[in-house]
Amino acid sequence: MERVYINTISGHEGKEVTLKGWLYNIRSSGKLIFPEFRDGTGLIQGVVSKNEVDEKVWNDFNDLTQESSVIVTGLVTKHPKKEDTYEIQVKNLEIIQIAEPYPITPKEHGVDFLSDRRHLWLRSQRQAAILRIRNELVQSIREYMYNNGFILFDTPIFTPNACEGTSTLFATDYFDLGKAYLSQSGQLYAEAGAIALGKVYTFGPTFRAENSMTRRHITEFWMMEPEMAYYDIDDNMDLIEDFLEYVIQRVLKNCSKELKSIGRDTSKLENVLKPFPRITYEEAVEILREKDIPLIKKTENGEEHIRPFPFGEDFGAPHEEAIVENFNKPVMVHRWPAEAKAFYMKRDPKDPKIVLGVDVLAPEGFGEIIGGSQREDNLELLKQRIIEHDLPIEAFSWYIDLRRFGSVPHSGFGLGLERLVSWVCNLDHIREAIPFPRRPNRITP
RNA sequence: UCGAGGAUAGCUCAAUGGUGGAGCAUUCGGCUGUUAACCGAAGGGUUGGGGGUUCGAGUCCCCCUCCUCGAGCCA
Repeated sequence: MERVYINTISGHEGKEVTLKGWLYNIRSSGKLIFPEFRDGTGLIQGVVSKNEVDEKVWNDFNDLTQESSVIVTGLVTKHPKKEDTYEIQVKNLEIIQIAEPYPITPKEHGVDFLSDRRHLWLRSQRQAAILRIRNELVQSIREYMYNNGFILFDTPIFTPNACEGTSTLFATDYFDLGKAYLSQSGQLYAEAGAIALGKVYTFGPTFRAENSMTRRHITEFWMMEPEMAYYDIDDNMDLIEDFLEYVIQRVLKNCSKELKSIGRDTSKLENVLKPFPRITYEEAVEILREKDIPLIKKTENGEEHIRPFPFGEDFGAPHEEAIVENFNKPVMVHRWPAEAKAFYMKRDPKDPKIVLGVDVLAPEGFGEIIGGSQREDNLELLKQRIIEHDLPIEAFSWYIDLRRFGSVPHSGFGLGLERLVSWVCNLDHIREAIPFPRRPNRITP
């Protein structure tokens, strides 16, 4: 008997096949049982008729519990009521294991209950669909990079110091060498790679020990960071645009079934085509002033609302939202005030208070999915910035070397994978975008 | 870290300071086209922990623990 997967079942109509999987749900009606099977590729309903199977098979079905592992054999037929749906007329059943009472029922559950059982929650159709979409996104990112001449350049996870110095780092003991920190970005190393290989990208886990308890943050997440020699900020934005269009259009094409099953309105994603709006920070501030969105500052006795929005301040969630709602595509906000950004960003030659950085804000309130910049390539200016930011200059000696030996203009950006997944899937919370999320208050399972 | 809300059956939630309930899940019974199937029955509780007010506390007050949402930080 041929073993088939549920997602290819339509090609086996009228044939007897074997499915290896699990019991997803079961309903019965007197002398008929409707078991629903899953096998990791999809769901299919079985039909068991008491008059047409051995008594043992009938009795075995009555013993089955949710998530019991089973191998079933039967005839593939069209569903009598539903279009494009198939059923299996069960003839035989082999029980691999009777599952203990399964905690996740077809009814509603709270997020904490499900998170405690993440290892089981992953079996639900919605979670499985999200992870298939994640897989497609990762694959398309890698293919875009490969097809466009980027070299995969893996950067270390144990690092001796902070990349930007601002974010909190996870510390570990590293033999006799003192503390090592888990990487919060591969960028500085990728810059060395870009000078060596032209165009590179790093794609790996990153760690931020920030106590951020929002729907957009996890402490361990995957980041893809391309870095390109002889790219200025505008080349960088051209790349971001081309890259995002490719990835989104491809996931729409290859994951239409999964996107539909999680109820994603794909019309908003279909719109993600070049060109994307590019606005300067200054223009973004104009939008905020027109909409009368204030800067909210915390003071000793509550908060202070400052309007009009002052030039030079960084944006918070309400500001990003107000800017994004003017457009129906990702928005690239570029040329930021220097004090709001990292030390390695190159200053705008036209205005030393401005850096050549770019943030990409996703539509529908998903916030910053990409942050990038042209890097400071001048030896003296870079040293000066490191000192200004109060960073230990010895630790950056190898990084500074890149400006001593054949320095060139170069740029890059960082893409947060889980934020991309959240946006594509329209998730309420980033915790569903990764198999086992790590948050400040959760490290299990 | 700050602000707001919450913790009651295995799960999701009700309960005016006065005998703690329902749906689902589980067990048993019924039903030949069910779709979070349906119908009937049964079992299931130290109301997160500690203290206080009261004749009487799931309910009011204080402390603690944990969770959720929002803010900040960022991808």
